[in-house]
Amino acid sequence: MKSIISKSILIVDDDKDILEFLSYNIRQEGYKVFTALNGEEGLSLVKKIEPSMVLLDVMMPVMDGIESCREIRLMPLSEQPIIAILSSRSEEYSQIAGLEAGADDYITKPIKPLLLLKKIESLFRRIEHGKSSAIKVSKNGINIDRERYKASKDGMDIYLPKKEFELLDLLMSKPGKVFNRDQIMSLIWGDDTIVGERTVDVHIRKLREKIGDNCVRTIKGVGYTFNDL
Amino acid sequence: MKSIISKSILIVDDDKDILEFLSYNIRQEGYKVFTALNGEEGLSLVKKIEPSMVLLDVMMPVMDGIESCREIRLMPLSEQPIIAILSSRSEEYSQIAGLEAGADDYITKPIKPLLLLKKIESLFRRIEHGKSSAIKVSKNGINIDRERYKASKDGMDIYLPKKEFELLDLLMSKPGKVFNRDQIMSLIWGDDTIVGERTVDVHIRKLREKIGDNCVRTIKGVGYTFNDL
DNA sequence: ACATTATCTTAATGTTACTTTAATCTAAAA
DNA sequence: TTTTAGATTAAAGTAACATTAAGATAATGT
Repeated sequence: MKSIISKSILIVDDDKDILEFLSYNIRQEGYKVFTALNGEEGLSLVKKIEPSMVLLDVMMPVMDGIESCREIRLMPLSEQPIIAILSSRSEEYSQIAGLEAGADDYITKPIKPLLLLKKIESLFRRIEHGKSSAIKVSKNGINIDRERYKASKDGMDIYLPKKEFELLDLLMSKPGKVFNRDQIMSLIWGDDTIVGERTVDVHIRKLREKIGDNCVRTIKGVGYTFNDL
Repeated sequence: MKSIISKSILIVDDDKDILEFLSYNIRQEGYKVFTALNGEEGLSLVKKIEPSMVLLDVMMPVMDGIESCREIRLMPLSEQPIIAILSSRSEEYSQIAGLEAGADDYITKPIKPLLLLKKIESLFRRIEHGKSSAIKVSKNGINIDRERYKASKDGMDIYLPKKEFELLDLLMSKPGKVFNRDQIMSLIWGDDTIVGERTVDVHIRKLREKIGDNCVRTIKGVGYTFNDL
């Protein structure tokens, strides 16, 4: 399963302690590790070594992580690296900003080594297969964050209740695909719980109320679909 | 209705009891059953036997169900199997993740034999019916997308009501073939619903209005056909 | 443990879009 | 010409969804 050629990871953070801590742990796993102390230094290293993955701290002097991420995405590399943003819980906003700047995922500080390594691994898998992350961005300005049960529209956070969130998540899992009532019921309520016919409608309505009417389209006699415009 | 050649189903689960329980029940129904104890073993079996359906448990050592599903979808098989994910209620999220990874459905544990068999059957029907790929292309610049209940003419999207869509879908299923009224009625309205003589005509007209007159040709005294030019 | 709030579900009613009917018109074949 | 099969149209019928409010349930805070 593991590739023979060890993948290279570039870590960019202005805190030397964190840098060393991360380097040590990641190197242990057999990855080739490079480090940089700020965004600019990071950029030139990316150009030089073309790493498979870049871990970018948000708060940095000279050039912050978001900006660096954006720059990297504009580089004419043979292959774009996987980018993960490092940020503390208090900087939640930066995560979405990061994603919009082209990051693949984010990692919250304080960083637990085991969790980090699992995340790195899963990121390599996920991205290699061109598949989704915990955070998803649609073309309607709507993103969802499964870890937080939260959606956001045009940068504004919307905290959705469980059922509404699951509904949105489901519809967004295949934008354009029409899900019929049975499928929705079966996927969100389960096969054994029996709820009335109108329950789905009501939840759709609540969703539309919050994320806007034009996001979910009704196909009469068939079901609902997420408008991918 | 049932095919002579029994369809093969591969079950992948790390719990031997569940494996046996499922095998027994499914085998009873006349399906050919294969089993694997983890994702990797499952993958190699898929490659070898090319089953019609794969039931994948989410929680498994070595390689979980979602990951396995993703891998299967990347395989260059002569025909992709139907994939259903098995998960317990507590792992709700994996269901949607599964869909994104390319699964067709999921089944919740604890598994009730009758429900399972009904689901397997309906899956075979659903997928087989909608098979020959969800997207079809004709030579008239018209394509239909069953997953989205949408047709398009020369790149322009046309959203058709249910009956009209089904009618178009039917005619396009064998371009050039002439369907007579009885066939159309029986295939789209069903044998039990009785509707008047002119109903089909009206729907044909609405269709022509939307996709253009030259697409559906009338064969007087016989029926209608899709013009394959 | 209680009160409070939020979320979920139901049910009754309103609305709309789709479906069907039926009456009339047109064109091709006998 | 007469007959037959289909085209056309508008209006009536119906099924499916939207909306609302209110009651049930679950989650949360005090």
